[in-house]
Amino acid sequence: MMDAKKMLRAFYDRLFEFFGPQKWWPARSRFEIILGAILTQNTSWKNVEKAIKNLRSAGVLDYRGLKELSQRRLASLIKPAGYYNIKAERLKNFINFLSLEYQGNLTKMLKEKTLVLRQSLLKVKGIGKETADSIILYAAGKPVMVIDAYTKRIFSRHRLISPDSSYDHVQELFMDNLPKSPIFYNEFHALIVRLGKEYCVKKPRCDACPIAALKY
DNA sequence: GACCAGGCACATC
DNA sequence: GATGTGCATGGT
Repeated sequence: MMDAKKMLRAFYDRLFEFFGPQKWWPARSRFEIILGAILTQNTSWKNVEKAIKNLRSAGVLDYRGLKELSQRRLASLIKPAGYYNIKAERLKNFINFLSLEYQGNLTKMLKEKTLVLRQSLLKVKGIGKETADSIILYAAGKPVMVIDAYTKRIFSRHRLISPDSSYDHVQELFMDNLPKSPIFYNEFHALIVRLGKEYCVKKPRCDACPIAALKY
């Protein structure tokens, strides 16, 4: 096998060539990106869209709106996204964190140094590594690679990582071998999700997969 | 009706 | 540190 740098580069180039730029994250504001990151935990994006739409219709798609909203009412609005009781609690946990640490000022929060922000977010109950990294990359625009189920599935099927590799291990593979650019990580992760959704689901379509014939 | 989807916390070993 | 379980809706 080629070295990791060339392999990852070939992978990325092929995906970009095939799918083109993805223009991520699909949201209208940085605040909405964060809500989406929590709501999409182990959940299809289609269902998250319905939940976001409900929040928008209710006029609570901002810090103030969610802060005023009762957890009970919040849970009923996000029902389509599944796990609605737990997710309502997680959203409230984040709102409380933003309130206590940054007086509700999102811009202030996102200006933190990457590692400081990551450590802080990981202390919020309901925000794990992937959600924290999604917020840091897509809302704050800082260079962190997001590792999700698609990333692990695709790269383990190609025998480039072990199926039970840890989050940290896979993240290091990417970040130690690619330019530390938020624009690049943004596009790569979005392309991986696109490939995962369309070709590398649990019943894969390897015959038509754009990287099936890729040499690396 | 089974299976799956852009995780996470918690219990247990 | 690794492994197992609950959380829940909507689409295939």
